[in-house]
Amino acid sequence: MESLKNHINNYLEISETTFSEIARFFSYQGKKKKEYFLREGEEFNKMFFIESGCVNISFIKDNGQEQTIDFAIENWWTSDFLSFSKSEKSRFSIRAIEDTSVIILTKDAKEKLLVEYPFMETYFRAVFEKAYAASQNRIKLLYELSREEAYFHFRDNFPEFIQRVPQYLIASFLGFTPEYLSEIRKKSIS
Amino acid sequence: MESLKNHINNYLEISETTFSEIARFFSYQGKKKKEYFLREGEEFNKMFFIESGCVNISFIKDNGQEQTIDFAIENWWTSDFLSFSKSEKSRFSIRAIEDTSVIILTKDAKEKLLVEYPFMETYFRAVFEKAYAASQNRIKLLYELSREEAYFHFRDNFPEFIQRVPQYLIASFLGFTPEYLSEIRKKSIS
DNA sequence: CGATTTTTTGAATCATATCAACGTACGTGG
DNA sequence: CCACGTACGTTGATATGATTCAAAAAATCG
Repeated sequence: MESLKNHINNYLEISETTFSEIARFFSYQGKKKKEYFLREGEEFNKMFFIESGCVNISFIKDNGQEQTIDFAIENWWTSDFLSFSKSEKSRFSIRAIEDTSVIILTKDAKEKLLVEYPFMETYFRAVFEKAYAASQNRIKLLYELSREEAYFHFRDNFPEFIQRVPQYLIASFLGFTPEYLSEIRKKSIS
Repeated sequence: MESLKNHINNYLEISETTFSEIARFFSYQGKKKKEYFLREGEEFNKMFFIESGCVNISFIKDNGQEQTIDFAIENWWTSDFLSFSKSEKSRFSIRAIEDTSVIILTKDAKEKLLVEYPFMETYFRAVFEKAYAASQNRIKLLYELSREEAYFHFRDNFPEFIQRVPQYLIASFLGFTPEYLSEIRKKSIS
């Protein structure tokens, strides 16, 4: 839980003792590369804090293809937050791209945690505020950039993903086909 | 401030007395239709709670066109949250689509409010959590729907906007040209 | 009512998708 | 540790959804 404690410490001071008290609200799960943490349509009601590894969040489109909407790596919280808040079945799958271990906070545990340790409201307020700001920025980029520009932006701003994530998932995340990504790369290499 | 008090009451119990204590952290601003609350590039560091009316959030693209990325109406918080969190110049403009009045919370006031009245962390945690969930859902829709489907989805799910917002802004928000929206409408009416 | 803003039309063009086929690489069992 | 099979990446031809531009028509505002 070291990584989570450090993450909380970015936003507020938390002592060893206090952290060990709240540790009981969390649990662990690990998956090998390509295994699913969650499949679309399942009951879920959890948030994941990625301790190590990398996952993609995706859904199946009408045409049967898997659409990746997000990646999450170390020190990011991820979930299907709409179904989390409404306690509905998940609309997304979450799948390990590498061997991955996560810290789980269930909806119940979260609610109890926040009642018993109100200072954790500050932490989650900050986490969600930051996530929302990032999401608003991402929406801006979706409008601003052509698909080709989006690839260059992604490559330049998140180089580690280019290493860690297969091309067809990057293409999906960027909203185009693997074939088109191939074409962009061909042009830009030569 | 009645509308804000009611909004807070959706998430936690707040007494008249307590609310009147925190009211000093907020201020008001009103604008007529088509006036700007904020122009891209200005210092901002505020969050707006829309009390009445409707605004659009937009930026100028490379080609010089105004790109609307969001609307906000009564009882929604809005801002450029990335520049808000980093205290940078705004990357967006905010403009009244109708005569609009907003409740302002500056970054300074927000920080003081949260220190002095920690229960407000719960309110903002809930606000940002909900906003992030909605944003994640919107990103899903951006991937899931064709532009034509996006229009029908918007029309069916937010009918009041079709009334209140001119077509060229809806087209911009949905990510296509007014001409194309016109074409979709022609097809679907006949 | 005239002036301006918004919406519609149609033709030409462009960015990206689709499909099918081929090349490459990588992991898994023998 | 090699070989094979499956998964991934590339190529080229064709198709399509959406844009651009210019102009006309309709709606709104002072």
